Amino acid sequence: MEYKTKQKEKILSYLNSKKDYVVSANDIIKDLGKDVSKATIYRYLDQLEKEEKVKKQFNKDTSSYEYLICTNDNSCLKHLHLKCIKCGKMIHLHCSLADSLLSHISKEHNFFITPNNNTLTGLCSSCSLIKGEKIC
Amino acid sequence: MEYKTKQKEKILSYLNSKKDYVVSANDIIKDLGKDVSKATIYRYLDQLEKEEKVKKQFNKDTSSYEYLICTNDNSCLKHLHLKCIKCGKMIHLHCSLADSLLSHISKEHNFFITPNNNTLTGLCSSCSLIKGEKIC
DNA sequence: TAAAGATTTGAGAACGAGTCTCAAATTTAA
DNA sequence: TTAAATTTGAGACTCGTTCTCAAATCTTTA
Repeated sequence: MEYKTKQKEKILSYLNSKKDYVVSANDIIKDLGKDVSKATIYRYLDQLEKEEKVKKQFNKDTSSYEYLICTNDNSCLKHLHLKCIKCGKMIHLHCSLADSLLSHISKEHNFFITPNNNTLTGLCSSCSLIKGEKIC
Repeated sequence: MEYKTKQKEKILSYLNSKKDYVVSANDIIKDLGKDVSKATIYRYLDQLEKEEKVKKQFNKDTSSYEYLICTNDNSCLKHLHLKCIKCGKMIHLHCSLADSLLSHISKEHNFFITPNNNTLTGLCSSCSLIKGEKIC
């Protein structure tokens, strides 16, 4: 049976306050470290990931994991994501063309993508602008 | 100016002998460690990645990076990849539907995917079979 | 082919994200 | 309120990767 604690609540509401943006364990430690220990933060993040309440992915630039609170409907496990390498924004790719690519790949390429954990990276619309002009 | 050395040649030919399969730094250390130091292996792998001769990606299961020698034409920078989480095989996704998804995402979703570094993971055709039956 | 300058190598120390340990603290049910 | 169950935190620890710098190797020049 799971017990409620102040620490877990703080971590969860922190994640909720950053909805749509990835955060690292260090971000959380930096902001909650006075109240919650490192061990608890890592422990609870792992638990949330197992419960599929949080998406965990590795960021090459920082060489560490980053976390995103999932939408309530759990559909995060079924669609692809786009992550902006500049601002960290995560976009849930609700897109029929993407969905049909997934089924095409399994049917025609005989490869079975597990959508969970699959995130494509690039630049979001705001970050692809430099002084008002597209760089892409 | 870059100097040729025995160590670099050994690392390169090792990578070439594993074409189509990802290898970790530890794989290389295990097999070449008698002849080439850890420092040189990591150093040269990073250099190869910068020169875009090698693709470097993080493997969550082993918590370490893995490397794949790129095809000569450098088209690895332009297409997506599929990686089997079971056998490590990498597949270059030459697929017009995938290409059109990339352009669709940039045009309709205003998101600019950088194909390099973007690998979707799942099970390849052989690994999705258990005793002759598909598990997907 | 020798000498000088440029680059690379290797041993091992150092780094840092993440994990582990276990006694103390907190939560819950009775 | 008590006892059992669970969670927490300080700090030691792990291990992949990076760093350091003197010694070794490579390349060019004479």
